[in-house]
Amino acid sequence: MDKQFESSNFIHEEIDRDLVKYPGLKIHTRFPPEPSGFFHIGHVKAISLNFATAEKYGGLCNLRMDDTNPILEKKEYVDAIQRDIKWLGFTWHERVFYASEYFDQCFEYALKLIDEGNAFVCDLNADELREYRGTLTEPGKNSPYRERTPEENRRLFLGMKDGLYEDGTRTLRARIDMKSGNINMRDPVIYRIMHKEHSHTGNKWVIYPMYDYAHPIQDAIEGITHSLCDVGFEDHRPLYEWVLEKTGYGEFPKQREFARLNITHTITSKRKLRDIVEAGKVAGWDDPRIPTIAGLRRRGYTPSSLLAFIDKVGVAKTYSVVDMALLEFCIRDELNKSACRVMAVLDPVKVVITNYDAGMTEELLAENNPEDPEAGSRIVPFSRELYIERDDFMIDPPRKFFRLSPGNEVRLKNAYFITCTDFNIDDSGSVTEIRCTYDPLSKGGNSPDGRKVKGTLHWVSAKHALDAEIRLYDRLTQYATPSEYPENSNATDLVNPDSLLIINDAKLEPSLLSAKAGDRFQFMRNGYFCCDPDTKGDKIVFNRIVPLRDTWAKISDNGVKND
RNA sequence: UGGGAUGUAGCCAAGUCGGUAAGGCAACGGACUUUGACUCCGUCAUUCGUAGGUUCGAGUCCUGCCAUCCCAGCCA
Repeated sequence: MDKQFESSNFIHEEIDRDLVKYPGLKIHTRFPPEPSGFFHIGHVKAISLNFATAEKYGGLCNLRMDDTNPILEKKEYVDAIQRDIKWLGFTWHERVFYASEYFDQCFEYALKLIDEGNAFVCDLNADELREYRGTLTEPGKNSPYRERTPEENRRLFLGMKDGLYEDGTRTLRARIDMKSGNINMRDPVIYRIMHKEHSHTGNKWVIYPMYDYAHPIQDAIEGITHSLCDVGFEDHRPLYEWVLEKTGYGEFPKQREFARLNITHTITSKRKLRDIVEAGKVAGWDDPRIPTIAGLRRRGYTPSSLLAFIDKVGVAKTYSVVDMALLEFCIRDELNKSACRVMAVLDPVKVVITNYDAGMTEELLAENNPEDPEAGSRIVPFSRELYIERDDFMIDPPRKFFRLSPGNEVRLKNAYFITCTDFNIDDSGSVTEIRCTYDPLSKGGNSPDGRKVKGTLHWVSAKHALDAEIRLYDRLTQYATPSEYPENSNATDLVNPDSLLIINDAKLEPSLLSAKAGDRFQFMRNGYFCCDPDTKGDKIVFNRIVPLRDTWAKISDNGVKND
């Protein structure tokens, strides 16, 4: 973690100034998720910013379950949240806070607001409240209950607390300014009546504080110095500061806002993701196509690659959509250094080495990772019948194709030079078998006479091959950004129908027999793959994390085939 | 005639007191290569939303304009 998030940003710069002004100030942040859903990549940015900022300044970050609304929060999410943060590598030192633990103080402060004429009990119902609030361009009107005396307000508020009134019949409102251009300041509701059991406080309360009122108080009580949230709360800052002022707090905590994370070709809206999952368009909250932390984890992304990504994106206030290519770069960059290379043929076609002994098997040495000598080497069996990638053979190749074709010689990685002498096709014209001869002197992949070949292919010995299911994932949505979404589309329409392609008959080299769920490899010339938890007994399943960069695909797509 | 925020390359994003546009991704050339991968080298903003102004000098200061995003939950 120490290397992560070294880069500075406008928030760190402000903290640096705060530190000059208040030497010895203990920087204290907080991460306040509402336990009402699963985390996605957007949360990683908030988690990273809050925890890494505290770490950078030698302070602490409080994990705080923001449970002020009992109808939304569920206990099961509390565990998922902790698991995800831990997986990312951050620690809250076993200090888990709950917003609900401050309900007593929130209540006391509400009494103080009432006594000082800064809050009143309002009998308007929801519809009336909306009417009185005004619109974006017209000011609101004062509630007819706005001038109640502190004594009456206190009596009524105590009555609310004691459960004397029905849900929705009364609220406690801050007494600020109905004419404010900022709608959040038009006497916002700070307490509502909800006869609902709370997952943490049980039946102790029937009134619950609103986020805007409770949050600054929680921050203040915990000694938070910097309360970082997304720009959606920028308009709420005056209210945050109003609450702190009226309850008697000073310059800290201070709320600062940063832009939320958006990525091309995927969806980071909590609501849209839920729609997609509930409609069964993906297999669940951990489907490797969706950018939930659980999904990314199952896809094969590492915590460090996610954090590296967040760091490269930076922190600013501008609305932005980051190119998915950057996320892919981060995982490739990491796995290039750490993943062992293995050979796997995804779309197999048989090759017969006609001058190779039918009963013979050779054990060839293969380097595990050219980027890491420490990774050592392994044995790969070679025999007369092999599989290669269907794409690696063409009957009538274009000029720049330097893989296998009739009469052409290529190298089999770690094995021999082979030359195609013949091939068979079926009625539909597709190749059923390729026949080659090999050069026995080229064992290991070099010819003693020094002749060169332009192509090197990966391969798997047919009789030693492992059968496997491979899941090829592609972008969740074909639309790069929300601005490209079709008019009136719902979330389920956005899912790319080709986002998952399942291959049932892939052939793997036998060393992969020992692969366990979560293990990551580079399937040479194909991409990075992660062993899926569905792998059980003799069923082997791999997920493609990301393909390798493919320059040839670009060249051939540009029409070289017609040369 | 509401309020708030933001505009620097295809995408992110640095740009301190005004001193002559960092870095990353992508893209494009080339070298290397037993992965068409990796690595390496090179190219990629006469211009900072726009129009004026101040100044020897403006992305940075001033004024006007334009564009985009957010806000009318008893959600967070």
